[in-house]
Parts: sequence; C-alpha cells; structure tokens
Amino acid sequence: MRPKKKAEFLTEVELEFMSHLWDLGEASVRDILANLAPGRDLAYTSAATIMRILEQKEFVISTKTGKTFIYKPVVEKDAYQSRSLRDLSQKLFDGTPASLVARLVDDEGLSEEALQEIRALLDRRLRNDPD
Amino acid sequence: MRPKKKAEFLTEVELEFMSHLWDLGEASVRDILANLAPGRDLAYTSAATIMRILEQKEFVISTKTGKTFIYKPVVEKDAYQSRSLRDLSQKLFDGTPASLVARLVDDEGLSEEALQEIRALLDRRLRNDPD
DNA sequence: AATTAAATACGAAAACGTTCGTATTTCCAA
DNA sequence: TTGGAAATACGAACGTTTTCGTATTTAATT
Repeated sequence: MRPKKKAEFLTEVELEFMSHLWDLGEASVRDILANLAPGRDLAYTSAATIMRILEQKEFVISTKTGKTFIYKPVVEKDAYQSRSLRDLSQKLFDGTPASLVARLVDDEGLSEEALQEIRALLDRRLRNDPD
Repeated sequence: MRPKKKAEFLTEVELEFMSHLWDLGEASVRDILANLAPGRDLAYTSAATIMRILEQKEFVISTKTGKTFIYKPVVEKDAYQSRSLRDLSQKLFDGTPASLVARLVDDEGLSEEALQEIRALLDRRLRNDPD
C-alpha cells in the first residue's frame, strides 16, 4: 500500500521528524529516534508510525536494507521552506511577500546582527550579485 | 466563564475568523459569517463557537449590544504576524531570520522597488531612526 | 406580561493528529 | 533450520479541532 494520502503540509510531529531527516540526509526509525530532543520520550512504534505516514504522504521514500527501512526525503527542505512561506504569506500577509519582510524587519525581537545580515543579503541582491 | 484557556497560536479556522475580524475592525458573529469565502457554508452555531473559543484564548474581547455580542481583536494583526514569523523561523529556518528572507527573495520574484523599500526600512532601523 | 424572533450556551458527534500495544515478519547466529 | 532479537504492520485509545443540534436567554413588540 504505497501512495495513500496526500497532504500539502506537515503536522507538528511530522515536521519534527522531517527536520531530523533533512539533517541526517537519510535515516532509519532508530536513527531518528536517537536524534530527538533530550526530553522527548517516544515509543519506537510511535516513531515508526510517523515515518509510515510521511511515506504515505509522499514526503519520504524508503528502501529496505536488511530488515530495516532507510528513509530519505522526497520533498527537500528548500522546497518545503518555500511552500511554507507562500502559505504564510497568503494567509497572513495578503499574498504580498514584501509586507512579510517588512514585518520581520520591524520586529523588535531581532538582533542587530540579524538585521545586518538581512541588509547585506538585500544589498547583494540589488547589485545583482549572486551570493 | 471568561479567561479559560491559553494558546499562543491560532488553529486553521480560528485564523480564518481572525483575518475577517482584523479586516472588519469589529464584528458580530453574523457579520463574520457574512464575510466568509463564497463556498464556505457554516452553521451559525459553529461560527458562534469559534468566536467563543477566540475569546477564551484571549484573542478577542466582546461587548454586548442589545442581544448580540460585538467582538474586537485584542491581539492585533501586526503582533500576530511577528509571532508567526518568529515561530516559522524557529521551526524551519534554524532560528535565523536572514535565511528566511534569503529563501523568500530567491523564489518570489520581488521587484526591484520592493527590495529597495525593504532595504530602506532596514537602514532606518539600523540607524535607530524611528521611522 | 406574553409571544416571538434572534442570539448565546453547552454538550456531543465527526474528523484529524498523536501515541502506543500486540501481532507478525525478518534475518542472523547457533 | 530453527530460535530469538529486532524490525514492521496495524488497530485502538486518547487528545484536539471543527462542526452542529438542542436548550436557554434576551429584548423588542404586541
């Protein structure tokens, strides 16, 4: 039973797992379980269920090696970042990404360094430098 | 029973409703219902439930006028935008807002003007000019 | 004051997400 | 080649979100 559900976005726990998989490149259930945050105490079978769901939703594929499945991302982190930004922009910024950046830059919580980084990025872009 | 739950973020439907309330400034249940997207067919009582939950979570307050409640945002759109961006940055961009902007600038075709506007905003921020 | 139309209050059903236990499969080592 | 440790499959229990129905309250009109 391979391609079952579809779903454009990851749930909370699915994103948690995908983040680790993106870091690791590829991983077994046990690999991911070992990389979860310190306090996180999750049964092996729960983790396996999450990975199965991710495969049904076609965010990952698996190949069997010995008796264990090795999972790899199908949707790359870059692509999912873009997808999420488009979604947030749609839902909360009237579909205008510029206003999203404006809000970010206005945010009191940003450090001077973060702001400088962003400005440097924009400078490069405006000079048409590839980074 | 006024202040019951707490919750930092809005669910899907809650955000849908808050978006309309932010647009309208203030509104009754019936006002919001009337402003929902064309295909959206929701019972009056469902809408009323959402508004009650939003009040419990302290995203809105109500005042009674005649027999109907008029709702107003307590959390403003700006504030919620910032909150959401910080959350997305944390969850998907390693907590570095600059990488979020980088991704956005890479895939949305932001106009030269938009980029310049944003940089101007940054320059002001970094000079500590109040806008 | 009684009637009634419109609003709210509340509980529960339906849908979805998260976690786990039990049963089954797998393959390696003895 | 079989016994056992380790992995997967699946369904169930639990929690949260979304939707709605029924009961109650409200205020204006008669």
